[in-house]
This record gives sequence, C-alpha cells and structure tokens, in this order.
Amino acid sequence: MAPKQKGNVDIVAVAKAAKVSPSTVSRTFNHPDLVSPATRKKITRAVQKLGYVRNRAAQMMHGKRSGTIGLVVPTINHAIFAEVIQAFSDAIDRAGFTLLLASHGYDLEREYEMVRKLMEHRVDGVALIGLEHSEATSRLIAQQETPAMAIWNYAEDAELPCVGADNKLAGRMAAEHLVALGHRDIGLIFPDTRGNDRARHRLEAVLETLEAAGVAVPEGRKSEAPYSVSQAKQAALALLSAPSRPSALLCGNDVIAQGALYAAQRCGLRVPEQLSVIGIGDFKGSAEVEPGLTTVRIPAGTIGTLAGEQFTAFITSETPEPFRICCKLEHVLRGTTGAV
Amino acid sequence: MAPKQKGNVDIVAVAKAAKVSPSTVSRTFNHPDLVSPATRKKITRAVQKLGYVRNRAAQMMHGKRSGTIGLVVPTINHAIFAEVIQAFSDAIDRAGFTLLLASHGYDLEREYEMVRKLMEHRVDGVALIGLEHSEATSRLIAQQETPAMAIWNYAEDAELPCVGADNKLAGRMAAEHLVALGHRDIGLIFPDTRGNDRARHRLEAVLETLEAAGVAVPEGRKSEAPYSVSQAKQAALALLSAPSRPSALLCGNDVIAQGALYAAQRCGLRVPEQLSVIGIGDFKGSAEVEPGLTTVRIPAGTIGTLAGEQFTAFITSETPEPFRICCKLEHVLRGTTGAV
DNA sequence: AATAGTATTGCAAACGTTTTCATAAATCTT
DNA sequence: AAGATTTATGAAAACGTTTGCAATACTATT
Repeated sequence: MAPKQKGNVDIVAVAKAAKVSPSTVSRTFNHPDLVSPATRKKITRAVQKLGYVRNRAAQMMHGKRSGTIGLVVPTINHAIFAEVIQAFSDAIDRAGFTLLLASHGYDLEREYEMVRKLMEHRVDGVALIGLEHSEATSRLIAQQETPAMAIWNYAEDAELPCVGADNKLAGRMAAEHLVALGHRDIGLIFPDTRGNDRARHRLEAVLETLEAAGVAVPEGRKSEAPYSVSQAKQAALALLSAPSRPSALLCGNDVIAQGALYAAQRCGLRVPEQLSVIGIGDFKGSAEVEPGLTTVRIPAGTIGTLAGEQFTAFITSETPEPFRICCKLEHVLRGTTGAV
Repeated sequence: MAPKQKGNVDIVAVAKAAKVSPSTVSRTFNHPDLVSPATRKKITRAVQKLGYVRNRAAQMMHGKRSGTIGLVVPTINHAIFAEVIQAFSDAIDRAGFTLLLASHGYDLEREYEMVRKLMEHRVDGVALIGLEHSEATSRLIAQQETPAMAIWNYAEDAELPCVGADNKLAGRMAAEHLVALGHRDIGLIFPDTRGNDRARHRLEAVLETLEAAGVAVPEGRKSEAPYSVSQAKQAALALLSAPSRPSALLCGNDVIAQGALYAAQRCGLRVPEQLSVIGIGDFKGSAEVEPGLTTVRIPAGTIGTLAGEQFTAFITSETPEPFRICCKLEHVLRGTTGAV
C-alpha cells in the first residue's frame, strides 16, 4: 500500500513506472497538449502511485522561474506589516508564487544581507518596504537584474516600481484636522525616523503644515516612542504630566495613538473633551477602542493585494511596464478628536 | 566601473576571470582550507568584481540542503502568529536558513496544498501550527521524508516533534481562576473550533473544569466569535444584553477578550466590579488596555525561538533526535477579574 | 496504394553546481 | 638527490529537469 520508494522518486522513476521516457513525463507537466491522452493517464497514475513531487530547483536550472518572491520587511511582528504580508502572500499565491520572507529590524545593513540571501535562492523578484534603501542594496538589485519593487510608499519619482500611499499627505491630513478643530498646542509622538522614510515623511509634513498654520511645536512637545503600545503609553504619560499639557496629541501611527489613549485614561483625562488624540494608519482594533480612534486610514490590505498582483504581472509579462500606484488615504473620523 | 556582465555570472565566469578552474572556485566556497591563500584572493577579487551570487538551486542538486524551511500558518495577520513567525524566522535565520511562508486561512485542505507547494521547493523542513492535520498532509510528509514539526501545541504523545504549550491546561487555568473568585454564572466566547485544535482543547478543558466545580454553562451563555476585536465585541454585546447577564466572561483568546472589554465599556459596565473578563494568550497590548487584561500567558516569542532552534538543530544533525517541548504557562493577574 | 502531413515519442545536450579521482607541483626524508 | 609525502589544482561525472531535433507511427489526400 504505502509506496515505500526508498530515496528519490524523480521524473525518471515515474517514467520507468509508466514505461515511457523522462521527456514524455516532463511534457505531461509542461505541455500536456503535446502528449496523447492515453499516455497522459498512465503517467498521472504513476505519479500518484509513487507520490512524485516536482522539483522546482531542477526546473529552475533551465531558465524556468523559481516561483518564489522575496519580501523584506522591517518587522513581521507589527499589526500593519502583518496585514500587508498576508495580503501580499495571498495575492502572489494566486499567481502561483510562494513567499520567501525576511525581516531586518529597521537596520538597512541587515536589509542588504537579507536581499542577498534571497537572491541566492534566485527569487523571481524582491519586494521591499519603503523607498529608502542602502546604496549597496540598490546596486545589488541592479546588478543581478532581479525585478524589484517598493511597498508602502508612493513617490511620483520613485526609482522602483511602487504601490503605496503618500505618507507626507497622511501627515498633512492629520495635522490639518487638528488645526481645523482649533488646536494650537499640539504634542507629537513619533517613532525614530532613521532608516524609516514612512515615519520621516509623516513627521516632516506635520511640522510643515503646523508651521504654515502658525502653530509652533516646542521641543518639549516632541516625543519619541518605538512601535509599542506600552512604550508609547509611557511617552504619552510623560507628555501629559508636564506642568501645562497640550490640547491634542498627534501620533505617528495608530499603535502609538492607542498607547496615548490608554495614557489619557490612566490620567483620568476625558477624550476628546479634555484631550484629542489622532493616529495614522487605521490598524485593526483602532475602530473598537473606546472611544473609537480618529485616524488617517492607510489601506494596508489593498496595498498588499495590489502590490502582489502588480508585481506578479510585472514578473510574468513579456513586456514588463514599470508601475507606480498611489493608494487613496481616507480621513476616518471617530471619537477621539474634538474642537478645543 | 559597473560590471555590465550581460546575463549570467556563474561560477565558470568567475573561474575564467580568476584564471582558474570552476572546481577551484567551488572549493573556495565550500572548503576554503583546501585552496591556497593566493588563489583564494584572486577568486575573491573576481567574485567581487563580477558581483557573483551563489546559486542555491544548483547546489541543491548535489544533495546539499536548500537552506529553506517552510512554515504554514492559519493566518499571518494575527497578533499571536505574527509574533511566532517573527521569532521563528529570526531563529532559523541565525542558523543560515530562510523562511518560506504560507497561510491557509484555517482550511486543512488548503494546508495540504501549501505543504505540497513548499515541498516542490524542496524545503529542508516544514513546520505546521497545531497537531491536527489532514490525513493527506501526514501522508505527504511521511512519503517525502521531509522533516516536520508542530508549533504551538504540546502533547506528550504527539506524532510530530513539537514545541508549544498545553492548551488544555490554559483553559483549565482560566476556568479555575474564575471559579476561585466565586463566579458561578460564566459566559464563554470562543472561536470556531473546527480545524483548530488549540481552541478546541481550551474549550474542552474549560467545560470540564467548570463541570467539575458544579458550574453549568447553558447554551445561551456560549458564543462564537472569529479572531477579530470588532466581531468579538458584537458577540459580547449580545451576551451582555441578555435579560440576566453573566458575572464573568471567559474568552478563548486575548483578542476576543479585548473585544469583550470594549463591549463592557460600551454597556457602561464597570470592570471588574460588575463584570470579570479573562483571556488566554497575553498578546501584545493586553497589558496596556485599561484596566490591564487578566489572562493566561502563552509565551509566543519563546515558542517561536525554541521551535526555530530545535528544528534547525534537528535538520542539521547527523543523528536527529525527535523533541517535544512544553512551554510553561503563566497566570497573569491584572485588572479585569475580581471576586463576585 | 503511394505521398504528404501530423501527432506522438525518445535521445541527448544543457542548466550551474559539487565532488571524486587523477595529476602536477612543492616539500620533506634520509 | 632520489624517492616519499603532502598540497594544490583540474577534468569529468553527476544531480533532476527541459527542450530542440530526429525518428516513428498514424491519418488524410489523391
């Protein structure tokens, strides 16, 4: 019953079992129309019986695609990236590709290492998060002529094909909302912007917008927090316990905003009456917090799906056209912001 | 400057550039001690100049390992799996492996497809979540003789090597805690248990424990919610708006518990005075909610790391020893449970 | 029934490595 | 200084596929 094939069931084992040549077996997989229905059936049966599984590494050696796409992210353990990864993975899976995943912990040096590692596996393409990468990484990609793309950021002059959102606009939208509500004393909590162009763009735009509106943000109102609810909560707590506290907190992302919200609850501050809080991202859970978090929605799922679809199309196309897609941002008005 | 190698820089291109034979180049990579320092330097320089990147697919054809490990999860977009994936990925990376990731959306049929897909890539091992898998999957793994392991669940009689926690114990701990606090009317919110042995084990243990303590759980107190804060919130809302409401909610995981917590806030119920809530998992963010969520901690990071380390050791060992590791659970007492 | 197609199959080369074996060069013995 | 080791290198086979080309077996034409 159990086909105890010792060792390797390869295409020639199948051929032998079906009493045909290896070529015919190969053709049955790759050009079924070229082989007669009768032999095809024989072969299919042999494949079944022996439990043959195709060897893509061997196929690859004939110029066939490896069928893998590499994705390098700063971190997996992160609501927003998890969502992008999931959507991207699903999309490329639909096109017959498998995901090779690596993370670098916001270290552009390690990003290079990871890209290199993926290239040893001859991925058919490599997707990176953001548009800021080390010189070495770019050179490697160019040199190997591996299709590459950027996810999450959009820029009209991006060097790589990209699918993402305009983070500057996101920052501006958040700032404008607060200004429109009459806030003049605004606290900022952002992640470290080094090696993180997403956060940097947002912060720059916020600062510009605020300045244009005549709102100054003294150093004491600027705080830094990593991507962690608990540490954001600490940072917010510090900001809120200053002698005079700001009337609003603008947070670099929703995780930080959630931390800020908890900090406010901890301080006994009513949101939005005594303190407004706005985030950026609209992560899972942001709608369910009480009160619901006002934020700027970045459609992670859409970005991931679109990125996967565009990239696989690009890779499989005879005449690949570079693409740059800007996903719409949406202002999500919920319960954490109010007029001053 | 830019080495415009058209097409393929392979080992023979390097050999030519360094004026040695391909064999010597190969040896420089695999057995550096067998080649003289002088030639080694020549070769290294040629590699640099040409930007040669090794081709693991070609190496693989000589019985070398592919250097990839497949991981199949129900979903990536899920706090707890994201954390496991991250830790697992980091651990195998340290051992020189790369992660091939696939998800199946809690569908055991698709799990089989994914495992198969990974095997076409000749992964050196495949890790699955949980111990419950389709007959076909098990057969495939046995037939291909691919090393396999289970993550997240522990059972002393598990067929696969595993690193995980005892979900029955987790359920029992949560239930015992509530009983000890004097709760007799307890509502249950769990995810669908089909194809999800983690959830099923927890639920079974909860029911047993409660029964042993003489606490009955009528059907009206049992509710089902998927892994989503918002849907859990809805389910909890329904439970809490019944004519008589339970004094405590025992939730299948922390995401559901968070939804329940928000539902309570929405209903104006004070936690833990009027309603106790307990979760299972201790996800990121559970500590920061206000009040902090009482839960049973399942150490996802530890599990992922241990799994990665054990598995790579297992794969690379000459004499692999199957392993079964049970990670300690921890009762995390925070602010959402109180005596009745 | 002979000719020309057409459909089906097999042979052998190729893909980029690694490795065994053999050879050549250098070093050591006495 | 001749043989015996040791060290460094190359030639060629092998890994599991795919594919161009050639060969064979049909089928349709006349």
